[in-house]
Amino acid sequence: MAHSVEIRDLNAHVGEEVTVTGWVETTRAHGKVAFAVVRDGTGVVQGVFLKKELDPAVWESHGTLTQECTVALTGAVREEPRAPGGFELGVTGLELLSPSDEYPIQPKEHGVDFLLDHRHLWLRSSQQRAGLKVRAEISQATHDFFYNRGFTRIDTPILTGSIGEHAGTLFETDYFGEKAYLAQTGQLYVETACPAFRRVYCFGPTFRAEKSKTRRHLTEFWMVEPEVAFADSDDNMRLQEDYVSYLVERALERCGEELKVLERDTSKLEHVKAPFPRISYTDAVARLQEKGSEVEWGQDLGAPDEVSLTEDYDLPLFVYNYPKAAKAFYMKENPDDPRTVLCDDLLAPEGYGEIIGGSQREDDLDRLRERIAEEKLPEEAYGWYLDLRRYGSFPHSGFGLGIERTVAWITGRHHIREFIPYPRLMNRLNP
RNA sequence: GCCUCCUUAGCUCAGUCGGUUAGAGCACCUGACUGUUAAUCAGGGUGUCCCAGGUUCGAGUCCUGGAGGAGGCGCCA
Repeated sequence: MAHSVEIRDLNAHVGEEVTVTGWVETTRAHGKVAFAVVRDGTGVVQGVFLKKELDPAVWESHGTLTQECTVALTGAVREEPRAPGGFELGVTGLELLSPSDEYPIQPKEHGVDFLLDHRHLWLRSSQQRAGLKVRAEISQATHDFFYNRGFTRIDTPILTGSIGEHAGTLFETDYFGEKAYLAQTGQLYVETACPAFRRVYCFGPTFRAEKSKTRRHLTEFWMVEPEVAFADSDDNMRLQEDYVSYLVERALERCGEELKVLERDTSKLEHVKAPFPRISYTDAVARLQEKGSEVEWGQDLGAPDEVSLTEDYDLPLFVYNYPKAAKAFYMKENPDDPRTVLCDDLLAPEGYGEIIGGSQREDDLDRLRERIAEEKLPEEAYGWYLDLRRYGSFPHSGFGLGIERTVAWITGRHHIREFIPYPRLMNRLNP
């Protein structure tokens, strides 16, 4: 019995007879020679069946292989430039471990609805594997970046009794007779950990009951939310550009194969390095008006406005200090222009839109209470959040980065639904 | 919530002016072929034309209502 190896390690076994276990992607037969491409989760390898060299039972068994059946394939490893992956097996033995009949997903175009209905199988497809691999790398890079900068990871609750930013977009559930909500942000909790650890971040799923039907929205998405004590809005933007630059660098360094599978033009990523350009909201409105937009000072920028602004740059663009009315209650008023708050959005290039929203937080108790009242939010739900301003308040800043949007931009793909294993959309809860 | 479009074979789609028996490719099965890369060639059958009404001699096609889906806007990350 040949020894079992993983496909990614085949280069260390050239000339040996080995066994690979995995799933058959495709087969091709040509009379006296036949092929089977097997995926084992670490790579793909082609097995070559030669009629004149094989036990007739093994030769016949090639005909029983179907798409996605499970096999143990034994053969001699050799280098072969024509083979996908660069190596192939000269097959000597084949064991069918489990059959697979009428696999629904074919190597051709399918509709989105069909693919999402079969998401549990779609995950096996090469571009989906590549996209989720990049997501996993970005996720790991996030932990590495913040760990290396002395941040402490704080896991914030998903079930909460208090409201996040906007009462209208919460998923409500029953909690032993009380109302509970799925967290739409970890920020308020992560802020409370600042006096304990100074630099903290959370990274987990967040939930928004927004009836949004766009390529940029999920009802369940993963967000990275750092928070730093004694950091102002300017420090905050510097952290953001360092972090995003690091994510791009890691993807280029470690996901070259995946980006190739996804047909990403990586030349558009190679120069993405800090510092990123910055424009104030007020200047952005003036520029948009010059370009013919009908936006007026005080309105939030729409998606077409954001795209229009980023067209002038090949780097992510900060737009900072938005009008107070367009932003959340916890953002700190700008002392130089009280109509605005100390905040920033980071807009990704190539039309991908907002990947970060950040701000310096309001650290003055009375002003924060005023803002809660103005927004008609229930103050009693924020008691513990207000305590943070009662017991040793301090300037602090933070931001939230949407992982799926960031991965969609880095991979250059159209829709963020491909970058979470099981996307939750307005009208999709299964599988 | 608003705007636009779509729904025909397992999948992706075509179907003319409303016309008599509903079309293709892929998938699947059979055969040929010693280097394929979504192989190629020959043969094989598959339909609740999304649902319910209506108009008509006749509806996949036109009308009304409903359901499901896609793209965009708003909102946001």
